[in-house]
Amino acid sequence: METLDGAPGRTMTAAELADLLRTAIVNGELVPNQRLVEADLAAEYGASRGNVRVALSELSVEGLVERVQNRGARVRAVSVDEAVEITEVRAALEALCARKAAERITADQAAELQQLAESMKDAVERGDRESYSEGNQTLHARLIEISAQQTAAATIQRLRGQAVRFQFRLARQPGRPAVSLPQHLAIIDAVCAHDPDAAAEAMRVHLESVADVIRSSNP
Amino acid sequence: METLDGAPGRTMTAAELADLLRTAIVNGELVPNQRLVEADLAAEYGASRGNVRVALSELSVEGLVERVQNRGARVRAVSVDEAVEITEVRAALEALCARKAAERITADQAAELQQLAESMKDAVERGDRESYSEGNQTLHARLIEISAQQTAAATIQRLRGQAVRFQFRLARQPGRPAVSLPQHLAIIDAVCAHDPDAAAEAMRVHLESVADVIRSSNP
DNA sequence: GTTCACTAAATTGTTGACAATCCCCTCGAG
DNA sequence: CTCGAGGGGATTGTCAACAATTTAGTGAAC
Repeated sequence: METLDGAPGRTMTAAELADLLRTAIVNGELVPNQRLVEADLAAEYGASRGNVRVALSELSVEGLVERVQNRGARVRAVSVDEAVEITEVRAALEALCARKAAERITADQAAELQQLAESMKDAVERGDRESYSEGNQTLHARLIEISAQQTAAATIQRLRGQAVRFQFRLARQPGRPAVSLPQHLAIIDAVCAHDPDAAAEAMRVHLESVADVIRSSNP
Repeated sequence: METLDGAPGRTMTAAELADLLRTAIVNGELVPNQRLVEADLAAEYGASRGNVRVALSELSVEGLVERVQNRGARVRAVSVDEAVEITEVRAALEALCARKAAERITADQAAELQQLAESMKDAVERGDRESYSEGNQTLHARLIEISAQQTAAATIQRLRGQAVRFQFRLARQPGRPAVSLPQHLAIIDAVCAHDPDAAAEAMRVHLESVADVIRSSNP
């Protein structure tokens, strides 16, 4: 392997390396159970082995890689059961964010969300999967942003990184938008109506249904 | 400083060192904002500086220490706002666990919880703070255990480590048991009655009230 | 008296070499 | 043919020395 140094010239710091490996794992460039040999990574990314070591340790804490004593690191493969658990935790956390968002949302932000609702409705009517999926993502992201909950946001992001593989397969499932669109609209309605309890419950129900789909995707 | 090696003879591995530092921070032996000089730690614990480095990186990901480029690591000081956020996330997660516990609890486990309820009532009547606080902790721990949610459990534990300092000061607050005891009893009742929604809501209300106390503890 | 440049100490970041461990493969005995 | 012992190669774990950076303190110029 050649040293395909992303940052030109300079040697790579441990944090940068961790970022690169993280995105590589999340994007699926590094597949589950793939071995991560320290020397190889050091050569490939042009970093010292010590830094590779630190980066792998950090990713191990984040749950993206698995390390075993004297046997090296590999990309962690999350089971269906784990993916369900992760989605349920996300349900609880995003419900919290929806609750806070309902408390804090401004008129401008509400108008923006309602516009997004229209856009998602259109996408479903047109059968535009791509656009709908995009709207889905911005909705979740926007609600987390409005909630202004740093701790919850960080935790959600970490968990999402572990389960992207499952989210991914789910988005393209036929008939899924018909189920999830009403849920999304209910969330938007509750948040815009400044109804924290309803917003939290709607979000929780939505993500629990996602968890159900994942649960039944592998018996 | 002398090398007060906890594990005798053998040199300390990075994971062991991380564990030691974690408990030291959580127990308050290392106070917030205290500098963590790599060489000093290496000498004190009898580990190599490389391992100290890895351990600090891991603890940094866990949110217990703060690292800045070229300026070293220090014990992270969590603000009141952060402690409130952390408690709110815990509220969401423990509510999830309470919900799952209500779904899964067996008759034996229910009997055990009800016995714990009696014990906590007695403790409050006797004015036995210590015993009540202990019951409180075992209640939360037991519910998490019964819920069998690995992901949620791990996340809760990580967050608890960051906020122990606040939990701690709160336990000894006068008049607190009078407020929290009914909440605890409500949780136990709902879980034992196999009522997931009520259990989740009771737990959420309980920890939100804890968050309120923390919020008002520093204006 | 204040400000700026400069030096020196302390500390982190980085590297390469060395030791320990594990896995796989071969080989021989039963 | 199966099983266990042993060796070789690959990989991780450990260490100590070196380079780079930051911080604090000193002194001279204005």
